Amino acid sequence: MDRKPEPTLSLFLKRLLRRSDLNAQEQRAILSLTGVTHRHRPNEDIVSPGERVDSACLVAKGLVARYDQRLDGRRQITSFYIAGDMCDLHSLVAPKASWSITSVIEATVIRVPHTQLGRLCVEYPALALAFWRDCTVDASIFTTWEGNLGRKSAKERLTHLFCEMGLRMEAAGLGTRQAYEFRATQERLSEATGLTAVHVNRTLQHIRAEGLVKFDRGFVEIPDWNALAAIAEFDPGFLMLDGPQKRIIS
Amino acid sequence: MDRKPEPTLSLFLKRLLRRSDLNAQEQRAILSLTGVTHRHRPNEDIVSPGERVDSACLVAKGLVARYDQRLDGRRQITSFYIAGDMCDLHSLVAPKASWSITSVIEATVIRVPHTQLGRLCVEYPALALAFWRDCTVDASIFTTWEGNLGRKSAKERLTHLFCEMGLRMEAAGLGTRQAYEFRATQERLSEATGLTAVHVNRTLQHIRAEGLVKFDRGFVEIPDWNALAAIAEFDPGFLMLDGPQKRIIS
DNA sequence: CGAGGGGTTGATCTCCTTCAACGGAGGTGG
DNA sequence: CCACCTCCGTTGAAGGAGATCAACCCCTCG
Repeated sequence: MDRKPEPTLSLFLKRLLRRSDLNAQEQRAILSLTGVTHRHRPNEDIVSPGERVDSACLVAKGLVARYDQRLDGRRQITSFYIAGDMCDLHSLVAPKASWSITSVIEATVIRVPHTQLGRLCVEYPALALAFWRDCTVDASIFTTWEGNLGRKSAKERLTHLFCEMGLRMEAAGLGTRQAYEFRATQERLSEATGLTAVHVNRTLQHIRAEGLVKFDRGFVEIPDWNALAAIAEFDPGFLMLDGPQKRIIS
Repeated sequence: MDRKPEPTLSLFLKRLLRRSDLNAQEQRAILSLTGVTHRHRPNEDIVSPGERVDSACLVAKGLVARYDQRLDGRRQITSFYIAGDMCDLHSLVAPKASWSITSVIEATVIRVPHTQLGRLCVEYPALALAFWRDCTVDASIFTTWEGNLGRKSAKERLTHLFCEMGLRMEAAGLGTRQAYEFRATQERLSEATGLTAVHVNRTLQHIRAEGLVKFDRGFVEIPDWNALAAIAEFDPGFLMLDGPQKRIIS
């Protein structure tokens, strides 16, 4: 239990400020949020389909994923979430889960009550818009992944993922685009890219052999990021990282 | 130019009311929206990446798609939109497009200015939440498609699409789940399912031969919808069609 | 020291792609 | 009213990216 999880809220606020212009009062409101802190071992389900949730999951530490599962157990990870990400902020407006949230590695998650988030939306319309905008970034990642899954090769999908996570880690202050921690197993990578673990393994070897990406023990190194982005056909626009939008409202 | 596009706004309102509880005043506010009406031939780009839009596209008639395109021209349709759908409502909070919107067949689109939508969000916080919730439904469709693209066979992807469009048509009052108009070419179907047009053709023949779906001249008929849903592993939860959520706010 | 999880490898299979051609329906113009 | 064109659906043959199945290795941890 952590009543004032300041450092993580700062990360979350930083994430919001990257896309939304918030005044001092609104920023204080974000920092005043509270929630219950939970620690999770790797591969623990945090939210499951059918569940009706009354709080949103703010990632404080570790790596978290949203996924869909088939009846035979095969999974599709639909997005990864890192520290400072509110991985199911959308549950505020859609509390009945049709998705799953899981810890990829040991993770600390702060459950922020919907009541608090809802109150902020009413009191500060700019925050409602900021939250909505944050969810729009997620949606943008989803459509980009649709493109990857539907129209790209194994090599392109993996390199695209390494580019995306690099930029997001850098934006969150958790590394640089060319060197960051990403402790996903090849199994998880396969679930994110729609491949099998075996084929991820072979493709990673291929990518490594070309010197494009070092991926070892959960650390990613990218000697030439721009070259990798070219191979992945990576266009960073979908991450909406180029500064906050002007305020729609007074 | 159509200053009071009533019938389409009613459809849009109906769509919102299916997920959000809105009072009389809020409903009137929606119906009072105005916009410029545009007619599009098939396969016309309505919004292109890089563009900064200042209005959202409300589909009045026809079939519209959002898609991403690779450098070589290959496309991935990320979602379809039918009459009553505001296909880029999210552009209100993210006006710089990283996506494309195109007409699949002849389509009529009403461009509703962001200024009007933004004003409604501030004046009626419940509408801001309703808009956000509407976008969340879209996002939910995106993640479901990620699952389809990453983990399902050609047959499953196509049958899933027919199930989804059936339910959406029915919800919009544009047909029934087992008989509706869907004038997409096999080429468009292939762009939506991440396949080639040739393989869509063969798979459709297979599905037709089994009597699962009749798809001819843009009309879909599904003799046994539940059987089809079982094959597609279709779970309707992601469409959030089971009634409006309780008001978060007064 | 044994168990288990994750990474690696090889052989084989198959679903889907690719390329190329043809047919039919509808629209248009001479 | 027919000739032509174009778009869309269809078919065949061949090839390839990735799946599948089954080992085996290594490291970590209890």
